[in-house]
Amino acid sequence: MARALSNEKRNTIVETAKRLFAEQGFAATSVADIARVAELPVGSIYTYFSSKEELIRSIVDEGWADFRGRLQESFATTRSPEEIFGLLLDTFLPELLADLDFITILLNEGIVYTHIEEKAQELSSLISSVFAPITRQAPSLKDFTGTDMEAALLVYFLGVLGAVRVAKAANLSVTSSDVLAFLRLSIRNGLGIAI
Amino acid sequence: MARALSNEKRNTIVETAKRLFAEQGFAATSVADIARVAELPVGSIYTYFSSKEELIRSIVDEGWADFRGRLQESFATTRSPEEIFGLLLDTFLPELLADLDFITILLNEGIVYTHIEEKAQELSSLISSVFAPITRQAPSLKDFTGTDMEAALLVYFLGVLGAVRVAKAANLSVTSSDVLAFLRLSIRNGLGIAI
Amino acid sequence: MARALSNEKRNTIVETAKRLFAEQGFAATSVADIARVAELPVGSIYTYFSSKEELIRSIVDEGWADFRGRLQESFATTRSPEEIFGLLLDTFLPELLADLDFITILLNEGIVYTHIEEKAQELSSLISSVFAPITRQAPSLKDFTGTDMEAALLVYFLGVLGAVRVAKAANLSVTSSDVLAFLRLSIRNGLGIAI
Amino acid sequence: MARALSNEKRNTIVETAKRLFAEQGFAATSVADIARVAELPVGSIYTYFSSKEELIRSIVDEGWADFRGRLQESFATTRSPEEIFGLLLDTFLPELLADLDFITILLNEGIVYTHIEEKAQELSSLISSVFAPITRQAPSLKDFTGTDMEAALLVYFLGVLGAVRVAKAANLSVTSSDVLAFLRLSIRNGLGIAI
DNA sequence: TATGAATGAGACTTCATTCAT
DNA sequence: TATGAATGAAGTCTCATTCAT
Repeated sequence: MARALSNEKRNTIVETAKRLFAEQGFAATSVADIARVAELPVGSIYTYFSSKEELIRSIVDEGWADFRGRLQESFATTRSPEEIFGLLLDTFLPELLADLDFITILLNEGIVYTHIEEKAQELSSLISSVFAPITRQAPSLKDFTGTDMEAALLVYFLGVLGAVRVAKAANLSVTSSDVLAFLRLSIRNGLGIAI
Repeated sequence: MARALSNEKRNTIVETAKRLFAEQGFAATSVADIARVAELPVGSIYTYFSSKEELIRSIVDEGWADFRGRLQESFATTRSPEEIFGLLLDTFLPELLADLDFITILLNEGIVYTHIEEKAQELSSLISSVFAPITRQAPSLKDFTGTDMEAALLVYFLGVLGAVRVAKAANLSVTSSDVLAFLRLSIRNGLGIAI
Repeated sequence: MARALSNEKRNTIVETAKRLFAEQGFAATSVADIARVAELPVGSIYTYFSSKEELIRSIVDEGWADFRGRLQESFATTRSPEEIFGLLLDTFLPELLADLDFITILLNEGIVYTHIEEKAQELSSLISSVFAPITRQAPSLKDFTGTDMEAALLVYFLGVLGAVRVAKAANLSVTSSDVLAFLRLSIRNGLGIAI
Repeated sequence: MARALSNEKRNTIVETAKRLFAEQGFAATSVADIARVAELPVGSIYTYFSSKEELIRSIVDEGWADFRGRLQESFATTRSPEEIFGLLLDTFLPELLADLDFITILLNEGIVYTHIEEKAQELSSLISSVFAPITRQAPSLKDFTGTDMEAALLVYFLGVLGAVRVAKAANLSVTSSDVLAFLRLSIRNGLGIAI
């Protein structure tokens, strides 16, 4: 009978908080900041989230669920290395890079406020399971051990995200297209996969 | 003598603050925290630094100066690609990775509290000037444009730092040796440089 | 029919609020607390009471009216000292002590939120008028002045209530039966009334 | 070298808080209230007490230590029933009643914020040990069991405190002298002790 | 009428910085 | 110079009450 919780309001809060947390950091962003930018009264934030910490946790958890969902979807419906890398480069990474604020928060604040180690493990095993067959086919990777592969994935994944993030934050001339182009070249040359 | 004591105290403050800023973030670390952990009175902090912000700026600036100094030194006294990469892999990066707290602060807080864009530009041009001759010699890099190279450097540099950082924070099995080993392999295979 | 339902709800609110106010205090109990425990929506509370303060005032006033009603009833229909004290000890006090929450609220919050001084005056004159004839008959009370009597009534009345309350709150071995037994003895020995 | 903690300031805080907690209740008294009345900045309260709760606990614990100290002192240096009751009536109770705020807080808030049950047990055994020999001597008490005695002590103790408290709060004509006078009479008549 | 989301004043507490000692 | 108590602005969160639904 009373007003229903507004999904629109909740979204506004999440989006505003995500932006401010990414720009200024979690601790440096006050709930009042979020309320002011979102043009909502402070109390409303607490109608939708029981605490500032629950807010960041929701942002990270929901972003992560979305991220993992896309990844699993990609891997579930495709087969050949060409297709997998094509999806990664043309769909998955562009979408991920479009939500750079989520990445920034995950990397900067995730360690303290969320279980980033679980997420890293999860990601690692998910990717490994997909890449294992590929790496066995690529003759250029014969020298790489399993640990090398893990390290490689981490370096490329975090490198790409970090590069785009810093380029944007520091206003460098490098764009996310450039980074993806480099990645494409690396895969083509390093793994001999035609994409 | 009084001077020597002062330097020791200043060092204690810097090291303590660096650790705490890296672990908890700048905003979440209070000056009282630093004083308590450093076993110094709060007032002493203000004898050496005029504000909390000056403290983080000093940490970042001094760390950066040290970092750039090592880099320039490496490049000034060496010539061949093999030597350059050898130095990078055997001396420079291990030393840098040993001071992970500095990196963490630079990447997490640098954007807000220091001029990270200047540093990125500086690093970019410095590295480019060194790598330009190398890339011209490497036949495998003939497809790479200048922008690709910039992107590549960013990806590898931030990828290596990020990988080591996340591996440590998330308690992954990957170590910084693994990451450097992967990097060695990449350089060997990708650039055809024997190291 | 709607009326019956209303009374039931109103009762639930009053009983729940009385318990919580007694346990936690008025200021420490939120309207939302009451609603949650009573399993009613917050809005319902305001259908029956215009404010939180009106709620406590209603509790105290209605409890007091009930209390005074029982007292007057006892005194109106009985005569001899034996009968009066019998009623007090066997009916009135046991009933009063069964509603300890009311007493707790009256003593703890009554001073601020209700006119406890009026109630005290009222009680004092009511009791005095009943006890006056008795004390004139008891030879052992010949040394007691009117003021002594007032003090005596206060001490015994508040002493009994306080003892039962503290015994319960502090989980002492003394029970309300013990307290009443002591009171019976005191009256028997002190006033020479056979009960 | 820096300013020393001021006992005077701490006292002001304690006395102010004690008064306000007694008058309005703990929950209804804000730290800002205390600061305003004490004419101190809010922050200063937290220089001396780590929280509002620690403040009330300090008040209760220190008041209780003082109270118990006086009681033990009285009992340690005296012997005869006459002396004991004399001390109680002429020194101990008047001093206790002079600090009515402490009593009010102990009874109203002690249950939630301090371990009142421990204090009650402590008091009970302390008093019992003193009164045991007395009651054995008083022929008028031959009908009283140990439990009756415990109940009696509670009733008289809480009755006296409650009477004085309500009399003051409700502005009754009964004074604390009257209450003590009644108590003197009761002891004289009931126990046959000449005081 | 019944509901519970909405609101913003005000609660407790922290903290960077100052300055008396 | 060295110290840490002093300060009050600002932070997070609660809550009585209202009112759209």
